[in-house]
Amino acid sequence: MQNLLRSYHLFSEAEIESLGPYLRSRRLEKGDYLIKAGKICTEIAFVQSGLLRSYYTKDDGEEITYCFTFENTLMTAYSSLITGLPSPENIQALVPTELWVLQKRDLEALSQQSINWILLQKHLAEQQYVELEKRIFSYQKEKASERYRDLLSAQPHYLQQIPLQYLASYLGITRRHLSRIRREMLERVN
Amino acid sequence: MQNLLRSYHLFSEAEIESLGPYLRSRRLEKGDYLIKAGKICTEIAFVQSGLLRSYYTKDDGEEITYCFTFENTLMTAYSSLITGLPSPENIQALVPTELWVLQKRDLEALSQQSINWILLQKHLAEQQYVELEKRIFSYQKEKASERYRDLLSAQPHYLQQIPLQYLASYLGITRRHLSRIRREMLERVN
DNA sequence: AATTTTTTGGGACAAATGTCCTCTAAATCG
DNA sequence: CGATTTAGAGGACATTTGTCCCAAAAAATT
Repeated sequence: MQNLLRSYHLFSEAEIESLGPYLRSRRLEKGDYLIKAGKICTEIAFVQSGLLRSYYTKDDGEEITYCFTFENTLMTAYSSLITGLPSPENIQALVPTELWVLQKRDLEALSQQSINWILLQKHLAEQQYVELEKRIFSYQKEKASERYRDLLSAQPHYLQQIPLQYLASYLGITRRHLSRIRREMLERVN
Repeated sequence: MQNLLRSYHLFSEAEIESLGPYLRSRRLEKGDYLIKAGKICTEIAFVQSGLLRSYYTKDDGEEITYCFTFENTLMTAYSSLITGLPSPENIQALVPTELWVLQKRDLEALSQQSINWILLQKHLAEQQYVELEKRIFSYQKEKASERYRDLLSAQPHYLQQIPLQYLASYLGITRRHLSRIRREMLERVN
């Protein structure tokens, strides 16, 4: 996590050290939850190793994958963390996963000490926004097969670990349709 | 704009006053642009009255509406403002529109004077994120007719001013399909 | 290792959505 | 005001995507 913080060029080495006492190490086994829908999210996790999936549930009970989080990035039920409202998302480990967890209240305490922690939060929110804007664009202008193709080229090897049914709902389509898309891509190669 | 700032409960009255000298009033006639794609966005606009539309262009030349901005809210080519990269979006007035425009560099100067301007930016980024998350959810789990219905109930009267073709691409569908959806809604009423 | 559960691929058919085009109404412009 | 452009509805047909289903393969469990 410290390396991630360094990469933002916001913090002194002392500030980065000062974070240490607030980080709690946590291990999730496959299938364990970081947060369940309906709870209010009060923490931010850094994925040291492993893979997380966020999903929510439609009225009819169908699970829809909102996003994945790979190694060396941050994960939280962001809208709940921001608004203080119950999380619509469940966050679950797809494989055994090692985390460093920071409590929101501790981040707020750090923010009293140095403005840089506020700048970090501003930066992260902006980054997240830019990501989602790209995703909106892809829903508006691409068909499912193109979105899948983009995803494959953006996240080549991580995707191997993700069951196809999760990828399908992430793309906004059914398993059946993703299966068809994959078949068509194979045929094009031959 | 001052009323909008007050609503965040971040600023003293003096701070709100201090913004005044940096705001430039601007009027856009119908069809005029606030920013064109390819330019780097360096300003934030408050819509005093009127209506803006942001859109980008597909490779085949088709225009896709990204969002609308109504009265008493802020508008900017946000991803470009954040990243400093050329904007993918065009922002255009759909009707005669009165704006207050703040330069990014002036906001940065204000941010040197009071941390509250940074907190404002953090807050705005977070708000934007929450909006987009909702929109992603709707693309993933709703069909076009449901997205249209939601839009109608969220923005009842503003929508009257917006040509249907713009609504269609905002929803991620064609004009033809939106026409069908509207017809079906009428039939259900009768 | 055997059993059970989950995941995947795909057939058959249905529904949603797109493409192309035409006609009419409405808005814009000279 | 008349001429021209733009927006909207919708027919006919094509493509994309969904639903329901089943069987094989893979993974998890006992």
